[in-house]
Amino acid sequence: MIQEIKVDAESNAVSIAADGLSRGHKKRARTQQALIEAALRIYARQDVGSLTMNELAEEAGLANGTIYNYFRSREEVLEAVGIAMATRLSEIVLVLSAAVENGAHRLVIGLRVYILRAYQEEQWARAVLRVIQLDPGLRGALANYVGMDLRIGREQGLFDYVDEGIAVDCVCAFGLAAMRSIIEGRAVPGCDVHAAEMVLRALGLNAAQARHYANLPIPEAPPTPPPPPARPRGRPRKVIA
Amino acid sequence: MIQEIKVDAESNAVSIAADGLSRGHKKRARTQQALIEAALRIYARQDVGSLTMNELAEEAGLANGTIYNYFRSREEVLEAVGIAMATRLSEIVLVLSAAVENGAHRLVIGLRVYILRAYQEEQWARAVLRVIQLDPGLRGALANYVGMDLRIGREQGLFDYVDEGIAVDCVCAFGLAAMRSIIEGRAVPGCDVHAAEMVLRALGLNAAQARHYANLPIPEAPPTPPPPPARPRGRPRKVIA
Amino acid sequence: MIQEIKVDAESNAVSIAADGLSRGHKKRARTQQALIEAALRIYARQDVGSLTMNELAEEAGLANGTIYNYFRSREEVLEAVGIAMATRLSEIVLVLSAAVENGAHRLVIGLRVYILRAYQEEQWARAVLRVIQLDPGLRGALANYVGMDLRIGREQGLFDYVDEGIAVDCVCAFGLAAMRSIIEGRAVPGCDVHAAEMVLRALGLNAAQARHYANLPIPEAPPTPPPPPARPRGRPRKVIA
Amino acid sequence: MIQEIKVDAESNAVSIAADGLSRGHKKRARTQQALIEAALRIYARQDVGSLTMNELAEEAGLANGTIYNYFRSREEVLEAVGIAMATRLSEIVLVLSAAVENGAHRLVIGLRVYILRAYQEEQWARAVLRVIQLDPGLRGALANYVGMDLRIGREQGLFDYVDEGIAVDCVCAFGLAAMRSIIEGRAVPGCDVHAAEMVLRALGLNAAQARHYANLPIPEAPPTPPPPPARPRGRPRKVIA
DNA sequence: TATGAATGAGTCTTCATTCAT
DNA sequence: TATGAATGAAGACTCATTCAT
Repeated sequence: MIQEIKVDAESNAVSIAADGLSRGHKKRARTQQALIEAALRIYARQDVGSLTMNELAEEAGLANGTIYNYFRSREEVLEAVGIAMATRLSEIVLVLSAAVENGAHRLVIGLRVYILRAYQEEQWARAVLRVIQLDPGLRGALANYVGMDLRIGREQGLFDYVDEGIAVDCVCAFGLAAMRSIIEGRAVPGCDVHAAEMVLRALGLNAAQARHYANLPIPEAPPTPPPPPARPRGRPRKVIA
Repeated sequence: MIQEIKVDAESNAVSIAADGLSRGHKKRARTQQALIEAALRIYARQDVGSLTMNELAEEAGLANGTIYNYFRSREEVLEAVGIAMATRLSEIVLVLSAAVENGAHRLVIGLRVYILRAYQEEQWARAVLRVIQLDPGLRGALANYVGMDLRIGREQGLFDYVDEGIAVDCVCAFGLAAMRSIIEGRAVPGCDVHAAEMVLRALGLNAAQARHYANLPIPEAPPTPPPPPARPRGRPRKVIA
Repeated sequence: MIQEIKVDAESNAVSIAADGLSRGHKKRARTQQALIEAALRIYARQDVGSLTMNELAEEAGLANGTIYNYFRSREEVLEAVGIAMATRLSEIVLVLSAAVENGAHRLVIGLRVYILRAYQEEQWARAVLRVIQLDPGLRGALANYVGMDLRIGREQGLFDYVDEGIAVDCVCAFGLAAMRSIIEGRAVPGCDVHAAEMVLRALGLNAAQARHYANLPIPEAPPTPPPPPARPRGRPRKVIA
Repeated sequence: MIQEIKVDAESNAVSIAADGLSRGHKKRARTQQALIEAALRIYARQDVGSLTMNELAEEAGLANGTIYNYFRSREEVLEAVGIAMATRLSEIVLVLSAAVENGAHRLVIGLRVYILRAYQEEQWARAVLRVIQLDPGLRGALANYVGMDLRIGREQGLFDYVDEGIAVDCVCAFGLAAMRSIIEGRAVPGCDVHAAEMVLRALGLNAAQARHYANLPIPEAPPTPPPPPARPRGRPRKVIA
């Protein structure tokens, strides 16, 4: 129903598959991409349910009718946005922790990168928190990557948990809670480290180990072009939730 | 603006204050109560944002106009439901852990009672998960009780956390995640104990202590009449989100 | 459809005919009267079309259902109020100018009494201006009395007009315009005299005569009990028009 | 908020500014114009307060939702109609009396033109009488023009009035009353001349002067295409008040 | 393909009226 | 008769979707 979507790991941007297509098709892909980006910017400031097609059109700089050249319905837009977000979510961490072998370290990297990103891109974080509540697919994608790191750590004898499902929930819940506290301005500096430390302890590491891993430096990110500068086009809007 | 709402600790049901009122007033209280209950049933199966006044009226077996004899607007219905839920939420645990002094034990009771309740009253749990997203009051009430237990445990030398705010957020988020796993059928038996154990470890207890407290029996609840049997009146409805 | 209504010239109040009725019936008449008075107070502050039965009930200190023991419908309430107003309007002046023979003097008395009354009872004046726009019966009643004075003056050789209808319109329009200017705070002191002077000139009197009659003192009113003290019961309300 | 509205002095019709706009914009202007015309037709037969958006849509031959592409609210429709009317009102007389220097003559032209117009365009007259009650802007516009003529006449030593405010109010009210008498069928032929005569006398002219000016011929209007034939589309509707 | 005017089903809210107590 | 809860028809307004240009 929706065209294949893939993430460009370098540009850190989700883009519609456009390989081997003519110029016209590339433009088509670019416009569809612009619509998704616009939707993400809107999700960053409003309740998901309150996104309207007119808003989306204005944010994307298009006429409302144009959207229907790219998506058959509002439903389909939301679906596409969910997929885009899930893919992007995963890729961010995969890149950073690619060279790290230690499961605890990998987990800490993922956790802290997300949490810290909430400082830099509050808009993005808001969107994630909103969408993740009601898109099981997005939750599943996140759980997948967390589960992978958990299994690595367990096989290395680092983690001690009874049920992987609960453990995944624990990691995700702690991470999202930290992100939310940042967005809402309640967070103390270093909250990413604190959260990571608590997670490691919950997974069975002792206090010293947990502190050690939680404080390891985050590896240098590969040179990433700056994320699209969440440009606030149009007039400001009421934020509902 | 909204009439006083209180929880009957025995019946475990939220009820509008109706002491010493005439017959007419009792009827009024009963109808308002019916509206709140109907709203809770609806929240249990749909996104909160998608509740319509017509739905609510039908679910409560009333005409749409009648709602406006009790609430001035849709907004006010949501508010009232949030208050009712927050009150009920708090009371459940307050009653159970009233006699318990140990902070870790108190926390475990709270956590496990909520999680287990998701098994018994799936409808209620769904409503909690939905409403808590957008009612800061409800979130605040929950955080209050958790924070209280954390401080008790810390003064008793049981807990070791850096920042109370982030700790509270993480515990709440994890508890809610566990409830969600139950609703979605992903939970393993005993997940309440596992979750409690992980939380205690996250808060600084060693493995043995954590296991000990997590497995303590939950004190006997005072004899509670069974909650109103979340009867799914009317025909099933489309779940939007 | 509506019971006979008559004006008590002494009390200056409209009252439902209640002669020779039992106690119960007198109470009935009193309540109906209270409803009409309440409606008049409401008309004084709002557009006629926006009067609601609940408002009327509250203003009268009754329950909404009670109104239907006295009037069959909203329509009927409005009709009764129109009649009450028309009757009261006429009576005020009839009393004052009863002993005056000169047509110009009679006309001046009527005109100035109404205009001056707008100073003392702004509420009443607002109601008159609102109701007179859309109740032809009220307009007709007013025109009757004005026409009477015009004919008197003409037979005395005072007035010189071509068509009585236009002359009546002129008198009424000037009077109502003056009342409106008072209510809206645009009036200068003595505007009642100015208006009367212009009317007399329009009717054919020369400048000196017009000034003379316009400045005659208004005869002492018979001792009138103070009008019902436009008590602002309930909370203040938005004035629409 | 509302697009600029201007009067085409030749066609004597109010039209939305549409100079140099693309085809799409012209259509937009045409629809907005159609809505205002439809509103005027409705005002001609009903109380202003009782205009409903559904009625307006039907009268204009559009769907109800379409109205909201042109006006943000019912309120704004009324406002737009008021502006359109005020502009049209002023222009009619401005054109006719542009070349006349004498204040009394100017006033007579204005008064008589309005009154006579009530014969030709009963619909329009009804709308004026209804709208002028609740649109202070329209009242103000009318008062402005009358006041101008009064000042001209006074400086020429023609008029003798004490207070301009009350004089303006009286003239306007009388003019409107004359229009109403025509609509209601109470008017005698030549009532426009009679009314003008009375107004001039009220303003201080002696009988001979007043008669002279009131009977001056009204200057030839520039060739005006007949106004859109106030076609009463749809079925007649209940008049509420 | 892009546009944006038009559509109309659906939502919230008001309020005259009914009726059981 | 008085009460006020309940009713439901109607009105303002929103917004996803269609379609002529």
